[in-house]
Amino acid sequence: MILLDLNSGEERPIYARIADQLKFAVAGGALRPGDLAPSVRELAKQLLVNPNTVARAYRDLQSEGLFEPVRGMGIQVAEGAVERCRQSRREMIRARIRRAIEEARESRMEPSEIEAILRDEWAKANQSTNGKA
Amino acid sequence: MILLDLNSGEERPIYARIADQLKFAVAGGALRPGDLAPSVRELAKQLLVNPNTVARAYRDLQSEGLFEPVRGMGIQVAEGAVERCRQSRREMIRARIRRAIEEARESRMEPSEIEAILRDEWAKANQSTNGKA
Amino acid sequence: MILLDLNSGEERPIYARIADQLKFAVAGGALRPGDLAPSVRELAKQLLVNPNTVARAYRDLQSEGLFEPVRGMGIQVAEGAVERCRQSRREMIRARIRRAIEEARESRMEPSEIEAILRDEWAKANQSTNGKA
Amino acid sequence: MILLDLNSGEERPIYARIADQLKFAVAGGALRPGDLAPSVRELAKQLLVNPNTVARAYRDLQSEGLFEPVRGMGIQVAEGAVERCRQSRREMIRARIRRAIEEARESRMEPSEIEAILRDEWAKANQSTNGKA
DNA sequence: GTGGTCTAGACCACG
DNA sequence: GTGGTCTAGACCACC
Repeated sequence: MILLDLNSGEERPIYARIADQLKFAVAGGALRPGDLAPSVRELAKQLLVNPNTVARAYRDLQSEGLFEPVRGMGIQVAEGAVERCRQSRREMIRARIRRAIEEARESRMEPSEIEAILRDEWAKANQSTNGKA
Repeated sequence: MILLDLNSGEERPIYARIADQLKFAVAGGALRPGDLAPSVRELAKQLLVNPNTVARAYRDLQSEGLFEPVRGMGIQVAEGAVERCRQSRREMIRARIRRAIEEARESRMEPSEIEAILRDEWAKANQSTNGKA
Repeated sequence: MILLDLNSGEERPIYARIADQLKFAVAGGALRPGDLAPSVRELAKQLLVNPNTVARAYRDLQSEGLFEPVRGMGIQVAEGAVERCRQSRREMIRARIRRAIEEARESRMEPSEIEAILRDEWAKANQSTNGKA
Repeated sequence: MILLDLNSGEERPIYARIADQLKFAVAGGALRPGDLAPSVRELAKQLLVNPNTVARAYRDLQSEGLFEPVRGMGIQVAEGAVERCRQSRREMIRARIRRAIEEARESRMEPSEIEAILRDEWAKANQSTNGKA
């Protein structure tokens, strides 16, 4: 598994970032329905994190129905997980962008300036990704 | 006063959102340098929030040098505050949009889909505002 | 822990004095980068002060970048804190002495008398410390 | 009267600084026992300050016995005021310097560094004053 | 256990 | 009236 990028610098809770990484793995096809996810202990050791924290991530994912425990085996990616991961992601992204634009307008930022930021960030994101690819 | 939209839906602490709103008010020209900002007690009553929470917002703004207390009189918008508030607002909006795009890419959302969301939300925001105007 | 001398006699707010003492502890080597500082609740109990007051001190120190919270663990001395605390201590002491001398001169106290006080107090301080050692 | 240097930049209450200026005027001989001090209204107008604030200063000075009201005339410098102003000043200065040195030692600042600050500030104070004279 | 947020209410200094 | 400090105690998220 290529789960990484944790450590520090962000402000979101560790367990939430772990859960996100696992969702990404599902949405991107690295983990497929029926696959066994890495065990709590193994993942905790790999990420240098308290096992409780990893357990919390899996607990949340299970309560969302994206993963399910298999007796004696571990934790499995659930059946309909792929599409649901993508769907929930899409909505989250859309909501954030809408909210950012709303606040910009409410605070009377110049429309041209808002649009410039949108174009600029979109361009930057493509540049850096193309660079990697 | 134009301060509102608090209450629910967000996850940031109340005092931080109040501070943001005050920054926006300065950036947008609703509060100008030398003006007295709404008093702690008044704003607390208006927002249905504890005065300490409002005081905390003002305290943070003071430590950034954007507002300054005037003994016995109230809290004043500082001299160079306008440009700094605009700068801060710009960075805040930009950071949010960047983060949203980053996460979209990390979860391997299709670039075309991300771009569609950006265009779509920007168009919607302009429609609704034009509708009002 | 070496934190004490609070209680009475001074006029600065309690939280500011606590913050100063913590800076001094770092400057003097009693707390080193990476160390966990005493917990809010523990320090509050020890100083017979409300936990909120201690928390405020730590909050201010964090906004200066001298301490940083570690999720679920406590509050840590930041990396570059030692030199910055020494710097801050130096300026604090220097400012106080400068202010005392300024006021003495403004009130037209005889220069020879001011100088006598400075020498006298410095001598006394050394005597009492040597006596202890 | 040459009372000035108020305005802003300091943190002590305005009324206390006014009271200090008046004490300095007495200690330095500008106001002598039996002289009438400037009236509350006149001084308030001159300093662009609320009359209540000036009144508070005089009230404090009266409760220290340094000034005394004269029916129908105004406020007078009291008899023994000169020596008492000098005396109280001397003690205040001495106490501040002692406290500054104490704290420096308690925080394990190098004695040589403390001494350097004392010499340095004393030298600076003399330079700037000689420059004026 | 840890820190962080929020509420409620008291008291003080200042103008 | 204003802001600032402090206390008391509740609740939350995180490890």
